Amino acid sequence: MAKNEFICDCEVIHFNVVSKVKEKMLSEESFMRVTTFFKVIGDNTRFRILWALNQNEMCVCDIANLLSMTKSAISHQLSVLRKANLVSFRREGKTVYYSLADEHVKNMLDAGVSHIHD
Amino acid sequence: MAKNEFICDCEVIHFNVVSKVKEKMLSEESFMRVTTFFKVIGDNTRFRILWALNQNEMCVCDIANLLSMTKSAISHQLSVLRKANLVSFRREGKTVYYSLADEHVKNMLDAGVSHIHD
DNA sequence: TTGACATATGAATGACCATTCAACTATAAT
DNA sequence: ATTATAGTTGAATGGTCATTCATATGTCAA
Repeated sequence: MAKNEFICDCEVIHFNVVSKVKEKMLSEESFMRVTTFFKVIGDNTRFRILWALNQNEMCVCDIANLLSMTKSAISHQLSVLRKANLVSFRREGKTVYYSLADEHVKNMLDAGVSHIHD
Repeated sequence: MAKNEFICDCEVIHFNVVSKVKEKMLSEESFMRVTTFFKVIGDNTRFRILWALNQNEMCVCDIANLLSMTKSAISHQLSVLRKANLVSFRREGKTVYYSLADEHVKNMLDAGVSHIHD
């Protein structure tokens, strides 16, 4: 790796540190996937939906009532959660029941909450 | 709790479920704090900064070079990370060295990365 | 005390995105 | 078939925020 590989508005101060760290960086795709994941659960409405679903399977109307929001707003956010594979759902007649996709999601919610309770 | 406590554009379908879940919801402040935390680490630039600092303490110039960004952009994001207590720093002459605030932050980064590697 | 460099910061800009609104599909009951 | 309710979805809007630009501060060397 040549020094001029670094392009920004200043000189590298600690070349060996930057070189070493650069090797430990992940692929841009990995960074995108992980930050997208955190971004999805980093929205107040979406987090509360997930938190609610962690307590019990719920339909769209129930979630809307719980959070005092419109069905449309909830449905839009559920679609974001679906695309991120954080929720699963089943239809029963007119009603669609949503639940958490897996334990992994639940663990992340809990980890976040325990983080702020230090 | 009365049924008309729920105000939205539809009827509650499963009253007991909503009631039960409502009791398990956290305070609005708790939700704000946890979602703010996830939002902070859910930005690509900030996550990459944290990931780099997890490998080694670094100064602003080094981070700017590593990520091919301006010192100003990095400094702004470091200020966000400082306010969120995710990084600590020490000054040595003209140079300011940043590092991860604690193990807890590191664990969360790792948890996120292992989540996407399923 | 002047210059050089590392970093910080305020204001402006542009992109992204949560919610709203309106229209739509799906299912069931009469 | 018609009506009613649950849910979805596309477009528009308004607010948030990452980056840029210009400027300021802090530290050191000459």
